[in-house]
Amino acid sequence: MVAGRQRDFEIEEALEKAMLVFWKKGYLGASLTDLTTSMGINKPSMYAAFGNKEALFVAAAAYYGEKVAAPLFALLREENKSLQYRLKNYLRSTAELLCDVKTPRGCFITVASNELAAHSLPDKAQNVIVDATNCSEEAFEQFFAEEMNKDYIDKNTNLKDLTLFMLTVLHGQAAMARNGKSLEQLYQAIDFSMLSFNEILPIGH
Amino acid sequence: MVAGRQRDFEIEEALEKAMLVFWKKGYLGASLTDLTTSMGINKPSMYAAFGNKEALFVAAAAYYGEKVAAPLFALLREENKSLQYRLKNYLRSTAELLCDVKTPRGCFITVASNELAAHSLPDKAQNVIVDATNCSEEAFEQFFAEEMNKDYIDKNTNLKDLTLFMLTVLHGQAAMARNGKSLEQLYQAIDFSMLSFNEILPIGH
DNA sequence: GTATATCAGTACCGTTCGGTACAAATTGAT
DNA sequence: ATCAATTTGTACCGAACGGTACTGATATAC
Repeated sequence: MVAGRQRDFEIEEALEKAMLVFWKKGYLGASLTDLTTSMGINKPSMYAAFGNKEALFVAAAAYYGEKVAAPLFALLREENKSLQYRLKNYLRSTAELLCDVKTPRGCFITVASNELAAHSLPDKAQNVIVDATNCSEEAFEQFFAEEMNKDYIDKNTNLKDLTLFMLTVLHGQAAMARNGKSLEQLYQAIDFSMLSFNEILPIGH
Repeated sequence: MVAGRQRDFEIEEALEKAMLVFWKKGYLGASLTDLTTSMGINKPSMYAAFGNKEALFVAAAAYYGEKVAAPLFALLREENKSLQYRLKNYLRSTAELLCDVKTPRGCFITVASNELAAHSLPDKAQNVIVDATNCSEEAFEQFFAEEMNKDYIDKNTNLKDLTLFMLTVLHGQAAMARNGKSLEQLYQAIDFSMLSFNEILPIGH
């Protein structure tokens, strides 16, 4: 082990706290004071551990993707469940996250995307959000393609359009949650959305 | 006429420019330098005409509601058109605005709502966004109630849920537009959404 | 025990933020 | 022509921003 005083905080714990601050306040709205206070460390410690605000944001976005978004997406590939069930289950679980009292309302990526379009993000922060957005879109397209190959989706369905609708519903849910709508209200909107999804399932789903 | 030097800019023109800046950058992201540069005036002129940044934002939000949102909403009450036509026409016209090259991508209110949830807005700015959100929700509910009374909506439909779905689609569209999706892509997502709306129309629409 | 490497905390840097004091310029009223 | 009222542009204010130099504390290596 290398000499020197030991770090007296956990990198991952600090990163999670930072993620929560960015999630709630966005990049611009999260000041270094907000961040380091939540992380329970001082500014020089943050700079030593993560580099700067931008690098901290990049790490927080990656952490969000890995620990929050990916586990949800995995629900779509649950085995021995109908596509209809999986879609609804995924949407409802996502809604539960968006309304979870343990995390900020809404979606980290959606909040950042609004700042992205405003050109309020520095280069690398911009890239990580663009990548995450493209990546999730491709993942949905890939997923729907697989389902169509398994004959769980009507062959006449345009998969890109289906993906766009899915993204629209997800972003819409995120906005509704951010606006303070209850989980029950999000559930109701999901039930309505399922009427559209049901139309692309083969007859007798 | 009262004595004194005349103002050499138009209040409404300056307000429109300010609205566009807030629309693109949000409240936090729009600095006084951004605003006054776009408005073509100096800071003291802005303060004399509008009060301060917060009051300018409030005026800009009201201007957006009056000049942008309200005319779109009026499409829902176009006469001698089926509800299905009006819904689709409203959604498509909204999409056209969200993607219009003459204005920033997305929706002024949606951008501000993200900052609202982050507690990044001062009191009066917060109020105007909350009011606009509540107001539009009530307007949709009122509209759907009227349509149901005219037997254009199935009596079994829960109007609050229908409103929530409409808001979800609208916010979703705003997010997609903000993320750079093309108008054609938004149209496709609207077509998918219409599958849900069609289910609440009486048989034979 | 001493030297060395790393971390924590304070105190500061230059810049930008929202906001304003003040003087010059421009107008209408008398 | 003079005064009073209003706007404009410059130059500035205190506060907060992201970021860092530096001192002191704490650990390992020898």
